Amino acid sequence: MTDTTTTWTIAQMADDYDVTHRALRHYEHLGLLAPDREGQRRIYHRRERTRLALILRGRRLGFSLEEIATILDMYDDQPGEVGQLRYLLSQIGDRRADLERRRRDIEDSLRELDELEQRCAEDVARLS
Amino acid sequence: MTDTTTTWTIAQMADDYDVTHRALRHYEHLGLLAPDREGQRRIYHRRERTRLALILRGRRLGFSLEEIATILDMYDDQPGEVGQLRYLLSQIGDRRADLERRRRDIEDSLRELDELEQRCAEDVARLS
DNA sequence: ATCCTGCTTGACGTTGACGCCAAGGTCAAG
DNA sequence: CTTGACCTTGGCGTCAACGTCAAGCAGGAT
Repeated sequence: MTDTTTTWTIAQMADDYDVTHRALRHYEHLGLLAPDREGQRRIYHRRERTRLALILRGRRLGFSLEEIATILDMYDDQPGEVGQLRYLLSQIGDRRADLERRRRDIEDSLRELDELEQRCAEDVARLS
Repeated sequence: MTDTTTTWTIAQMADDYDVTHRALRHYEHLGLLAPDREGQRRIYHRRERTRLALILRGRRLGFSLEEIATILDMYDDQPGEVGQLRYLLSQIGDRRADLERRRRDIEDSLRELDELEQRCAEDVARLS
C-alpha cells in the first residue's frame, strides 16, 4: 500500500517538510532531487519525499550537501556488478564508522551534560 | 594532579589538535578561546585545551560556532544566583533534547545502513 | 479584460568558517 | 649583524547553503 500515485507541488513539499521553496530548488540544482515537470510546474512524487527526508536528516547530522549526495547515491540503484557492490560495501563501512564516531561524541556530551545538571540541581537545592 | 602549570604555543596547539593556526585565531576572535599573552605571543593553558576539545567535538557534531559559544558559556562559570541556575538548567534541557534527537537520527541511519549492507552482501554472494 | 495566486527562471547578496597572503616584530644560532 | 624560525596583526578571497529580489508565464475568479 505504499502509495505511488499521489503527487505534490513545491508549496506542499515546502510546507510538509518546513523548508523553503528556494532550498528545494537548490537541492534540485545540486542533483539531490529531480522532480518531474507538468508543463513548467515541478511535480514531486513519493521518491522525492523519501529523498528529502534523508537530506534533512543528513543536514541535522551536520553532513554537507555533497556528502548527502553520495549517501543518496548509495541508496539509489543497487548495482548489478560485483566490483560496484564491493565498492558500495566499503562505502557503507566508511559511513558506519563516521556515524559511530558521532554517536560516541553525542554520548560523551550527554554524560557531561548530566554531570553539569546534577551540580546545578544541588546548587539550587542549597540556595533555596 | 590536573596540571595547571604547563603551557603551549599556538604551533603546539595546532599540531596536537590538528587545526590550523588560522582556525585558532578565528576561535579566539569569536571569544571561544582567550589565550594569555607573553609579550605578543599567544600562550595557551590547560583551560584552552579543554575548551578547544569541546569546540572540535561540537564541530564534528555539526554545531555552529555560535552554538558552541553558548555551550562553552554553560560550562564556564557556575552562577551563584538561583535565577541564573534555573536558566542554566533549562538550557541544559534544550541541549539534551537536541542531542537526543541527533542520536535517534544516527541510530535510524545506522539501521538503514545495516539493511543496505545485508542486501549488498546477499547480492555479492549470489553473483560470485 | 484584468487581477490574483502560484509558480517559473535567472542572478546578485549574505553569512559562516575559515584560507591565504602581506608586512612586520622577536629571538636564538651562526 | 644577518639569517631563519616562529610568531603577530590586518585584510581580502572563497566556498557552501541558501536568501532575496526581479521579471514573467498560466490559469481560474471577478
